[in-house]
Amino acid sequence: MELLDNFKAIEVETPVDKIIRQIRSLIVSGYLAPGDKLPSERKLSEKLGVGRTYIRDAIKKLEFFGILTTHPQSGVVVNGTDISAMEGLFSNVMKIERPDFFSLVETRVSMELFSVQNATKRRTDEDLKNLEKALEAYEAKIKISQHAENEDFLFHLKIAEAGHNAVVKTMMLIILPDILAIYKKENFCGEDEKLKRLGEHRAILDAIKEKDADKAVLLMQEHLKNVLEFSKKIL
Amino acid sequence: MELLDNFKAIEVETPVDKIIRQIRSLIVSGYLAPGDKLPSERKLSEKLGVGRTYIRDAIKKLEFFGILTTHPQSGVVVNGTDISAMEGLFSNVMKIERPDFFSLVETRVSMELFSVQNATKRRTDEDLKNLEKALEAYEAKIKISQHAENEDFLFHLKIAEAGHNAVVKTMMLIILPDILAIYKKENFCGEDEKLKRLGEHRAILDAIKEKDADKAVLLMQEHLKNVLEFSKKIL
DNA sequence: CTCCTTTAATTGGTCTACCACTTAACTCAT
DNA sequence: ATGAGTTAAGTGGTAGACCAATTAAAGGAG
Repeated sequence: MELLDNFKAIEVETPVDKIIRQIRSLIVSGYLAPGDKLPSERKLSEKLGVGRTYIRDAIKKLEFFGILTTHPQSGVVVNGTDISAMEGLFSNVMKIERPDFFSLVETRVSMELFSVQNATKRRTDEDLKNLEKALEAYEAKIKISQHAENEDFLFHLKIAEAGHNAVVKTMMLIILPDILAIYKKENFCGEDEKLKRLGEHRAILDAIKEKDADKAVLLMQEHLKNVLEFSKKIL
Repeated sequence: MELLDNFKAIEVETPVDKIIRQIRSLIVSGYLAPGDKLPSERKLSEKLGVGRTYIRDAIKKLEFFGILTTHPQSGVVVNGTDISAMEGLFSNVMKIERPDFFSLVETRVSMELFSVQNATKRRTDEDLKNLEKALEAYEAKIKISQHAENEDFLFHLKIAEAGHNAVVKTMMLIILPDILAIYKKENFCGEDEKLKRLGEHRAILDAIKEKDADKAVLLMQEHLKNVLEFSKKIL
């Protein structure tokens, strides 16, 4: 028995894999571009001569990787192929692991420091413009509203983009919403601290502009200090 | 609008996610040990009050992560968790879009430095035992085989575990197999460098044991230097 | 002719019945 | 009492029917 086990991993191609291969070829051949809708499950099922269950499984698998997105009662569309594949993976794994808040924040801090350091070295002029715009949006939101968490986080996301590391940016995209949710629930962002935060953002942006890595990292570290302390308390 | 889109993936917990959480809790609570059979799909469907389709979807997803394995017409069993479970997870997707290797490696280095630093502060005695075991497994594999990449990476994964940050560990779990695949394809690991690597692993473990953070980080940095250079060349 | 309302067709989501295979219990000849 | 042969219950696999939401087409009022 055990000896024969070695030969067992041959695996015939399952119907699902066949379907995946077909859909994949439709995409790589350019017949299906990002944004296009897939033929309906019934049509595919009939065309490929298999049950709809198989089609659904195949779609689900591709959706799992972030290649497709199903819109209920509407259709299945093809996603962009830049980093979306990883994005789907991350969020799926995250659901299974159920991380604690402290780990999330600690990881965020680590990545932010890494990102801001990269940003000082790699930022383009366009990055600077985006950062400036994000900062202004934050400032504007503060003046008219109580809740500016979204704009706050968006600025940090732009820093990650300016760091020009797709993987890190994707990770930030996955982690930040989770942290944001807890922020809102615990009402972490005090009213009086917003102006202080705005100033810190400004200082960080300046450091990025001046390409002063050490200064940027230091400022970011100070900026995120409170959050880290806060997450320790919750723990 | 476009800015807020990034955070828009709010996600309400689907039935499938609920089931996954329940099955997971059965496993982590020890009620289901590796090798055990899951209750049948019908039983679960009745017990949890949902259709069998949902149960099947949940099982399929967990199977995808290597946590479960279904034996047709027989049952579903719980696997041990290992890096090999995730191996090849990306391989399906890679055919469509090859992720930026340099970003992957750069991110890995950043996280490894972060992890090893945490490990020096938080490692338990059990962590040390696991690291020791992983190191021995690596050494043993080197002596009998040419390919010890799995064991190499497993050691690094154990360091991430010793760092006691669930998020970072999860990210490593996702990134490492992908890097591993490229390693194998490009045949990066030279025969002569294996003993050198083993020694470096040993030194890192010692630094963790002695709780010398600075030394551990420095050693890790040196250890990963080649990989980073290599990824730059490929780029 | 235009715009709003209504209606019919189509979509993905869900459930249930049936299938082939496995497994364990049972029967019966030895 | 034992063993092989048989049978029945249980398993995951598959397909099709039905559901609610969406969407596009048809109809009618202005």
